[in-house]
Parts: sequence; structure tokens; C-alpha cells
Amino acid sequence: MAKAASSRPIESHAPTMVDVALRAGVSTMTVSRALKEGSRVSKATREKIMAAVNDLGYVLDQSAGSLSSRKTGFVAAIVPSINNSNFADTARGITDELESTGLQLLLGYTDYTAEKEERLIEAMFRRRPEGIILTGGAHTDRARRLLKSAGIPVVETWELPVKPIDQVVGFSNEEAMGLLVKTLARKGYRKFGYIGGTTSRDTRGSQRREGFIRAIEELGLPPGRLVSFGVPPISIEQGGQAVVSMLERWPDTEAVLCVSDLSAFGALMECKRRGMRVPQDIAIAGFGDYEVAAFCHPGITTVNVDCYGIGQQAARRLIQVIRGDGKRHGQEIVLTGYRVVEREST
Amino acid sequence: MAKAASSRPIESHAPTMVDVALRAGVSTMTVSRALKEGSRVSKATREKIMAAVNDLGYVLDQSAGSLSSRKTGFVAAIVPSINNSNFADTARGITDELESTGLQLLLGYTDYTAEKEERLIEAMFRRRPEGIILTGGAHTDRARRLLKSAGIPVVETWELPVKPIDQVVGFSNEEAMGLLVKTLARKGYRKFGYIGGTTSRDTRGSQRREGFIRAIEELGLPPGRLVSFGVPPISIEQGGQAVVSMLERWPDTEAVLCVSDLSAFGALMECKRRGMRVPQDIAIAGFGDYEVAAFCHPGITTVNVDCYGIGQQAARRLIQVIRGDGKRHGQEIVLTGYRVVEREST
DNA sequence: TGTTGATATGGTATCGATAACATGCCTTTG
DNA sequence: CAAAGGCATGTTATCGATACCATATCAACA
Repeated sequence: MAKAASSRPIESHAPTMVDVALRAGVSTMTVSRALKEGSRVSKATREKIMAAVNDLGYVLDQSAGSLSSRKTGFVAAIVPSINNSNFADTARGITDELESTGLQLLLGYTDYTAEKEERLIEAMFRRRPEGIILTGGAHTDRARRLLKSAGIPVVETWELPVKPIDQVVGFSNEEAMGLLVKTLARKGYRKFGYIGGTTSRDTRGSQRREGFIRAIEELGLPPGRLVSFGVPPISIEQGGQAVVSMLERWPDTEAVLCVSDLSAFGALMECKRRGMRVPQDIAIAGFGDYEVAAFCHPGITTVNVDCYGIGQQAARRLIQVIRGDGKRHGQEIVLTGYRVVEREST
Repeated sequence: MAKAASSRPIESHAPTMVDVALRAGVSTMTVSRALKEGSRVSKATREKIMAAVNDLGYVLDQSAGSLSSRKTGFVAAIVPSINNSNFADTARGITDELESTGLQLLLGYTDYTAEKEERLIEAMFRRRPEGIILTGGAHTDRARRLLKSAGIPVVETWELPVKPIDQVVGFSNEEAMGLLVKTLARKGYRKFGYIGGTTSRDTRGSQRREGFIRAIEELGLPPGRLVSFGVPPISIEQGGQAVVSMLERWPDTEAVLCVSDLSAFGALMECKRRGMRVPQDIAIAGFGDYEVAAFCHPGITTVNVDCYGIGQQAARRLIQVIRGDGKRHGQEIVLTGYRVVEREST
């Protein structure tokens, strides 16, 4: 046999809708309809088409489709880090909510910097998402401009931005931390310390610190002791180091509040390693209600935030606008709940 | 003024490359070149174009671009869950490695089921990714067919599949767990227990269990005690419940190995809550070297896996093929390292 | 039986960018 | 000084699907 002399091309292209249409003996338009839910195609035709699709191993090309339909089916979401279980939960809430809608998630991480967020927003806008979910309300000027002029719904989450761009699904980190302080003050603690990161990169962290300071003031307690340690997000290890530095400077601290449960867990383990009794010698509390806080020993008092629900509701808002329930497309603000969870560490 | 009689449309469309070209007084082709790195456009022209881009707030439309260039710039990655820090680390390794290449990540979760993986693969293939990274080697038949006929590089990770599809970046979970058993046996432990999930959904978990059983056999130790508890991924809480059931049935168990550090941590905390001394009364070890294992008290002996590196290397392999370094596009297998990390819990 | 309307399907233009080739100008060089 | 070649830019034809409108078919009904 003459080598490669066959009339069939050596490497055939991936099949397109035209191939399917030819094989099924219909037009591409009918194939397109057959592959889209809720379009009217006769049963016989649909079966012929599906057979052709299977034979050829055809997979729809959405890039091409979205060019003509002007709908990409993408939703963008930007979180500070996916290696933080709180945000991973939010991402999952979004994904789960999108699943039934056929919308697909484009996920990106900012590493807690507004510059990276700006770059990400631009990179994602090149894909023409139909909506975007952001974490927090701090954006560069250019990012704000991009977001406002994109003509798509924007949801800011996890905070209550002073100047919301569009919709908001979040809570006041300041108030939440304040509530934690008040809860502990009611138990009799008076000398409070706070452990957080060094910079203002993590805006939620800064807001929690503000909430801490303000609550202490309002209660007329001795000024809080603040330890800043490490670049956010502050890790378990850094939580341990921070509590050491706190105890060196203010050995009589009665209760230490941490910007997140991870640092609280680090602080707790460090105290135990040093033979201190928690909460008798020192009380420790965190923020975020990570799984580890519930099951470590002693359990860590913390503030539970509805991470998953934030993602779910943010996605829901987007879907409503995108799928055009015609509803108010105004600046809507959804408050998500939080609650103090008291455990043995305080 | 006659209402809406102005010649300017009420809502102008988002600007396209044509708008930019008109404003800059060049052709769209020149705009396209100016916006793409490494294309030759005179400095003056480029500046004119950039000015127009800024004035109009133009953002390139990659969907359209990829249709004609036949390069989407997407890479797909599928992990069991993003709420597991090991896989989140892998995802980050991928993202970081892709960052400088202009490739964008499409991330999906299978929730540890092959069916969902199949659906995800198809959904992602509609976006015509230039490569795909999978977790594990267990796929449905249809998924295998899709993967093989897609004509793009495929990297399977985190395991050493018996029948690799294309490239592999991973390690033997069986051997790794075996090494852990041997390390502990050398310290004198003889009555071993194993805690894992109930089903075979988590293939890596099953492989670890196999490795456990085989190592015990090879060492001629008394048969291992196996407790299966909960649907994978098994949580901190379930680890605690599992160890209780282990101790009820086999109170004399000397060392408990867990499918992951999360369950090990749960087991550890439960034991401490019951006043048991670890490792004197019972030794506990995990798998994965999560941050919590290093900083809890006592620290948990575990197997460190290069999660981040797996992602990084998988992405690197893809990039090499996609960006066409012409290298061997054969079935390449990259073994990633692991090591037992001994801590106070054993 | 002719008309109406519902249903199924096809034809054509187009979405917004880029590949490939074409053109024109300017510099280099024997 | 003519030929050759490099560089910047323009022209045209797609990429693969879908919107939109046209057409064909058939049943129902007056």
C-alpha cells in the first residue's frame, strides 16, 4: 500500500459542527439547536444528530458560540487566596450555585494585593465574563474604572465597602470583632491583646483590628495591646511567635484575640507548649471558625462567618441579573450573619 | 430637543478593536499587533494606539482572538476538592507557574467522584483548553476517550496510574504509606491500626490503605486493624470518631495511621480529650504534612508530599508541550519526592 | 377546500479578532 | 545608482458557532 496515499488526511482536524451536520444530513443550525437545551428539534432528528456527535466525538466549541451569541457563560471571582479555607469555602459556594446554570467560574487569587487584583480583573475581562465577584471593597482606581465601565454586575463580598461599586454581600468585620470583645468582657476579661498582620494589605484584618480598638474604648477598658506580626495572611506559626512577643511585653495579658483562627491556633499551641493553661492563665480567641478551631483541644472561641453562604448569595445575585429576572439592578446590600462561638479557650 | 433623536446611540456598545483602530488612524491589524508582545510596531504608532486604548477603556477580547488564532490560552485543571489544603497548594503551584506564560487556569472540583470528573472534562473541553491537568488515574471510560482524542497534552498527578494517558507527575501513595509503617515499626510499634474513608472514591486513600496492609504483611507484624469511617474526604471530626471506634474494638492498639493529617489531628485531639497520652498510650500519624500537623501539640508524625511542586511541575510539562519546545511528547513520568516527618506524636 | 398557525428546518450574515499574504517605503551595499 | 532586503502597515479571508429571518410541511378549523 502506498504510504499515506489514502485520500483521508493524515491528521484530521477536530470535528466541527459542519462535520456533524453533514453526517446527520441536516444544517449546522439544527445541530446547534439540538445541542442546546430548550430548543425545538424533532425527536428523530435529535437522535440522528446525537449519533453523529458520538461517532465523531464532537464537543461543542463555546468560544465560537459565545462570539456570535455574545454570551460567554463565564463568571469571574477573585479571592485573596485559595489556600485559606474561608475563601475556599466561598469559592465552593459560588461554584455550587453556578453549577445548575451552565455558567462557568473563572477563579483568581490576589495574594491580598490590590495591584494583583487589578491585573487579574483585566485578564479576566478579556474573557468577557457576564458578572464578577470580588472580595472586599479596596481596589485601585484603574480597577474601579474597569469594573464600572464593564457593564456587568459586580458583587463585592466579605466586607461592607464604604463606596460600593454595585452589589454587596457581606458583613461588618469591625462590628463582628467588636461583638467578640464585648462577649469576652462580659465574662470578666479586662486586659486584652490583639494579634494581627503588619500591613494594611488585608483590609478585613485592618477592619477587625479597628473593631477591637473601638470596642475596648467603648467599654472603658485599659487600652488594648497590639502585636503586629508578619505579612498577611498570618500563619499558624506566626500566631505562635506573636503570642510569645505579646507575653514578653505584657505578661499580664488576660485575653488574646487573633485576626484569624489560624493565628489563634498557633498561639494556643505555643502557650500549651510552654505549659500555660488555657483559659486559666490566658484566654485565646480567633476569627472565622475554621474546622481546626472546633476540634482542637481546648476548642477555640471564635466568630463564625457564613463563608459558603457568602459565595452562594453572591452567585445568586449575579445569576438573577444575568438571567434577567428583570429585578432591580440597583445597589443592593445583603448582610450575611455572623455569631460568636464560645468554646473552652476563653 | 426631540427625545433620543441624537445621532449618538443611547447605549454605545463596548468598544471593539475597530473603534480603537479608527481613533488611532490605523488598521485593526496594527492594533492587534500593538497589543501583542513581541510584534513589531513603530514606537509612534504604538503610542497612538495605547492612547486610543486608554481613552476608550478598551479591553482585548480573547474569545474572538482565540477563534482565529486557534489558541485559547486556557489550561484546565481538575482536583478532587479545593477545600483541601493539599490540593489548594497544587492549584497554586499550577497558577504560579502559568502566571508568566499568559495562560489562564480553568479550575474544577470533582468531589472525589469520577462521574463529576467526566462532566467537568466535557464542560472544560468546550472551552478548548490547550492542556489539562488531572488528579489521579481513575477516570470513566468516556472520560478516557475524551482525553485521548482531544489532541492536547494531559498530565495525571498525585498518583502513578497503572495505565497513564499521557504524562504523569506523582508518587506512589502505596510506597509512601509503606515507608511510614516501616519507620514506625523500627521504633518498636507492632500493633498497628489504620483509619480511612469507607469507599474507594478516594483512590489515593485506597492506595494508602493498600500500602499499609502490604507493609504490615512484609514486616510479619500482627494483621493491621482497619477502621473505615465516613465518606472521603474524611474530616477532623470523623477522625476523632474513628479513633474512638478503633479503641473500643482494639484497646491495645499501639499506633494509629490515618489517611490524612486532618483525620489524624481529629484522632489526636479526641485522645487528648479522653486524657490519653500521645505517644505513650497511643501513637498517631497522618499523611500530607498539613500545616496543622506541624504546629499542633504534640506535633503529628506524617508524610510530607510536595503538593506545590506537583502543581508546578505538571504545569511546566504542559507549558513545554504547548509552547512547543519540540521536546519528546511521549509518556513521561516524573516522580515527585515524599519523606516521613517524625514528630512527637509517635 | 382554503386559510391559519404551529412546528421543524435551512440560508445568510455576523460576532471580533488574527493569519497570511501584499504593499510601499527606506536603508544598505557592491 | 540599481538591486536587494528589512520593516511597518494594510487587505482579505477566515476561525466555528448562532441570531435572524425565510421557508416548508402538516394538522386543525371554518
